[in-house]
Amino acid sequence: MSHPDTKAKILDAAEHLFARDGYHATSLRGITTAAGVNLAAVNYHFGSKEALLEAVIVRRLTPLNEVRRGQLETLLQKAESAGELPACRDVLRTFVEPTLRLRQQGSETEDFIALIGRTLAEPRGIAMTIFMRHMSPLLQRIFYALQLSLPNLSTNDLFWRMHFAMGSLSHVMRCHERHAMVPDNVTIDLPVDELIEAFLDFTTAGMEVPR
Amino acid sequence: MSHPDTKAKILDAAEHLFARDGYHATSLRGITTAAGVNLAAVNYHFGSKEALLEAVIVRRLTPLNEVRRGQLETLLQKAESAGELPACRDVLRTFVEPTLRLRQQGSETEDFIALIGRTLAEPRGIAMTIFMRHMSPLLQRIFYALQLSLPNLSTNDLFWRMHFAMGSLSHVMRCHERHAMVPDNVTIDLPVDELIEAFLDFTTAGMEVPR
DNA sequence: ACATGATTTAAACAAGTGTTTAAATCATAC
DNA sequence: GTATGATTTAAACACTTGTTTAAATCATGT
Repeated sequence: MSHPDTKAKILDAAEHLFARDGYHATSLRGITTAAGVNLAAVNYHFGSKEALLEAVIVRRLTPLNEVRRGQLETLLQKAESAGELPACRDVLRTFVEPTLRLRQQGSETEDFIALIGRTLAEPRGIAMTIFMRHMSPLLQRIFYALQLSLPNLSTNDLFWRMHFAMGSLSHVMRCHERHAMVPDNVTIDLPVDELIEAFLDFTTAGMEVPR
Repeated sequence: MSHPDTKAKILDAAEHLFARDGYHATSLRGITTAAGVNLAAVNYHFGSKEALLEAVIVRRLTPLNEVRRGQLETLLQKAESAGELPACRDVLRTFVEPTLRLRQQGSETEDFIALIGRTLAEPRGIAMTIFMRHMSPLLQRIFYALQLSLPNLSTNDLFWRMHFAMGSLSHVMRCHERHAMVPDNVTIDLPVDELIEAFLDFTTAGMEVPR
């Protein structure tokens, strides 16, 4: 190949622009210009703009989900062999920690988590369809694990609380910048470890509260 | 006026389509066709597509914020004259209850809360700028009230927990439909009153948990 | 050195975008 | 009834969109 990384350059540029401006507000010309490649390269290598979006998502979502799945299954096995129920906080951690830790791996993956946060925010969008195709199995497994850890909660209540928690997470993934509301004396750039624990404090309490 | 409600028809159609498809994926031709008016009517009555978006948001956000503000100030006055601190749950309620109750007032306002949910999900979007211009004062007041109700929480922690709660709320506002994850036996159409209490259960517990 | 297939390139495509214009139509006050 | 200003209309504007095409260029194996 003359330019061995044309596909990668397109993926990087697309990831950045989709995350920053959204799918519809991003043009292929904007992407190819930022990537320094020819306009037609997108359709040649990916087939269409929509297929490019899917490629952008899949590139990072697949390995991320494998990590999350691995940690979850390990936790479930440990709990079972110990004859105990998994702790709600630990179950949530298997999902949240690998996600938010992407921030540590540099700004490339920061774009990705912003993109996912955006995707979760467009219920009927193209991105949501793509996203759910790759998330459903894991989400169902997490739901099962949470049911184990919260045996006194009805299916309905658990669903809604998981819904609330997902909302919190997607919001945190999107908004890593100061916006109008933030008072000056607030440390918006919380270290990742502290952010994870603060998030788990909040959501675990919300999941476990009696009703 | 020959068609006394051209502006209203445009606002309704725009609200619906902006909420369903997002700002960029919605065209003026789509809006004017749905409204049954001429294409040029938008620029005549509102000036531009962006100004139309602002008009759509302001129409419902202004009265909503007046209600929220009124309930909050009432609560703060009561607490002060009783010599007590306001309860966190009550503070949250002044913000959440008027919001989610919009669902009861018919499908018009349902479009609006979906639109607001979407807006909160696009940190750098045009809608966010418009939205924040009209929300900042109230948000700062709510932040102050929450500080009163949680005197042991640091400003940092309070900010992040409020952030998490806002994320949950915006997610609930957006997603009032079944999506892939939902098991068949879950009642997704929870009555508004129960949804409000379930939401307050979750977020109050998250706000109040010691750290 | 040459042939082959993969890749890149510039150009064009048809369709859709928000906005503007000038004429037509309307409602209302005199 | 007619003049006046507000509103509606159809048409065109200049521009951007995603996609396709056919020729040019590249890398690679023989």
